[in-house]
Amino acid sequence: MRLSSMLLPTLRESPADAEVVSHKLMVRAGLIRKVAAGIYNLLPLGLRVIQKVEGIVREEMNRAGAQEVLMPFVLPAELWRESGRWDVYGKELLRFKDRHGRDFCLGPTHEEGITDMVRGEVRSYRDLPVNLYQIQTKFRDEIRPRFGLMRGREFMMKDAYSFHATDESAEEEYQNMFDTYSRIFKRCGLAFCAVEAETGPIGGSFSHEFMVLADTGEDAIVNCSKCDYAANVERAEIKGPEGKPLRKEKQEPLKKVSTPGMKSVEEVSSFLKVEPSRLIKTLIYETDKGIVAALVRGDFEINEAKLRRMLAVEFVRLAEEETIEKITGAPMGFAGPVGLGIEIAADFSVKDMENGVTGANEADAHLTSVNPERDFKALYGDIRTAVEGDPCPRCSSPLKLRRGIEVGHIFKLGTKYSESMGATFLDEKGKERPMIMGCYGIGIGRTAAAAIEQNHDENGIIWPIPLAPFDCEILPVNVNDPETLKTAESLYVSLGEKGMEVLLDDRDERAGVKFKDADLIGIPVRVTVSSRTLEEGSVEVKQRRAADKRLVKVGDAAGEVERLLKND
RNA sequence: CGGGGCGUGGCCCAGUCUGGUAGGGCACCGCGUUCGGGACGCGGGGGUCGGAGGUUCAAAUCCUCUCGCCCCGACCA
Repeated sequence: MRLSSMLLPTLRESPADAEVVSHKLMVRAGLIRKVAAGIYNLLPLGLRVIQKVEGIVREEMNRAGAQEVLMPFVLPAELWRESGRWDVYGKELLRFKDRHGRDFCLGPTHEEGITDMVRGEVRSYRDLPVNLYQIQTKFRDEIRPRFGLMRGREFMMKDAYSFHATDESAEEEYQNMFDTYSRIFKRCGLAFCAVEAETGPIGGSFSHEFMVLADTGEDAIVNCSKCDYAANVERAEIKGPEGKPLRKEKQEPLKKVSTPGMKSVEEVSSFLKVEPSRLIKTLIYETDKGIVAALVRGDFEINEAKLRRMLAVEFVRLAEEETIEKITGAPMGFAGPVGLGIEIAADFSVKDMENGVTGANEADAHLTSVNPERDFKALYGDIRTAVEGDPCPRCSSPLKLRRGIEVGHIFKLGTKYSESMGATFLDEKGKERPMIMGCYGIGIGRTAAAAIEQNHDENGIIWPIPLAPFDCEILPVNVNDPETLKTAESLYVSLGEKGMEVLLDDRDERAGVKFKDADLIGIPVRVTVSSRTLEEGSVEVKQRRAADKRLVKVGDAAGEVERLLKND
């Protein structure tokens, strides 16, 4: 490709609305342009990168035995009503009506679509298992899109769905996808780790997220400092205390103190001059089985997913202000477990607390010297979010906290969709059973963005070779020098003949401009051609990620470039 | 949805407080010089100052409404 004829608008300055490096560089290097919040044009260079990611994903999925299909982007509401998600998916599902007034939505994920496809075609255990995938545009009307391609509303996703006759088969495929994903992200040149994860609104029984490690990541993950345990903080288990609680302090009598206007943990702890870890935070939740109170030590956070599991309910959400006032008899901010007439779920962290502080269920008052068991009864469980230093659930070594970008997510779904949508098959005995499903997603654009987060310097992008839009760039320093141009052109041909994707910067620009642009767009290998080195029959070869350049005879240049690309 | 901020030529921004007929840098076009790390000179094109309404002799600037974008939060009482 000749740069002179390419739409490659590079920018000297970062756009004002970009926050993270990958977003800034993607715009500056002419890969993307914003059309609306969370919605982007992919320019030629950007599309090439996306296609590289797609290529790797496609190859590995095919190798793993999955088959590519393509479902529509626009889906009828009936499918979503069947699965029950039309009502629960929320505003992220962009809904609209066609000219006849029928309800449709833009697909944010395709469990419904694929289940519908498969139930119509697959009848027998002999047709199972099957794994179908697509690489397609998705739309999720995110509350707050940000960071360029990292969290867009419209984005490219590879989503795969597998159908099985048995649990064992489903788990085998889960492992197969786990291995496939590991290969994909490794081939993309990314440092990543797989962590245990929450299943969220997709549902299902267990899942792993593939996280590219980066400080700018939106997700927090923990991993064990000793063993190989790793999990999303939302998921990470925290073991409860064993045996009888330790009693170190003398239990003081319950006391009511005045705390005018002090609602938050910070306010109460600084007002009463006690550590936040001595407070018991009381949150009132509504669930499908009624209203409950959830307790956690003041310096920890309630984890709603864990709470939902512990209570064995469909949903939990914080109660409205009105409900809180009705239940506690006090304005928001003064709830406490003592004398509260509802079910109380408490985190293990509360169990051993002594002489703690809670709201008094009365305006502007708190209770001190609150002691669990003596002053209130609760059910205990692990319902808080893990923090740095918590013990590993496997080996008890301290957990480390890190940040990551979720680029892939695999789920074992079970029969959630096949049951609600009637995707059944006949087993060997002629008995009708729901298919067991798994689903497996990769964010294509996000993977490209994550690659930049991990591979850049102050001058621009440093593409891992497998994702680079071109393998090599030829940079004739002065295209008005006939000898320089001639050599560049002949190298362009010979590198191309070796099967490399070559970018020739044949623009009549000053050298500095070309060098700056070359660094910005980050092609892995650069060949600089100039009259200066041609005098001795050489050109200069440089890797984008390395500082050193070397002079190579013109005749050896193509081989040298090939060698660098292979050995990197 | 709540809080904050920003909308001025393709991009980055000044001008707004204190109203007086729109400006710089980059990019773009022409000519010349220059030519291995974002050159220089001269000349040039391009702006409903996000939109609507209002105040005023006069509005980018003040007032009202509205749209868009960005950041923080949106569950921790």
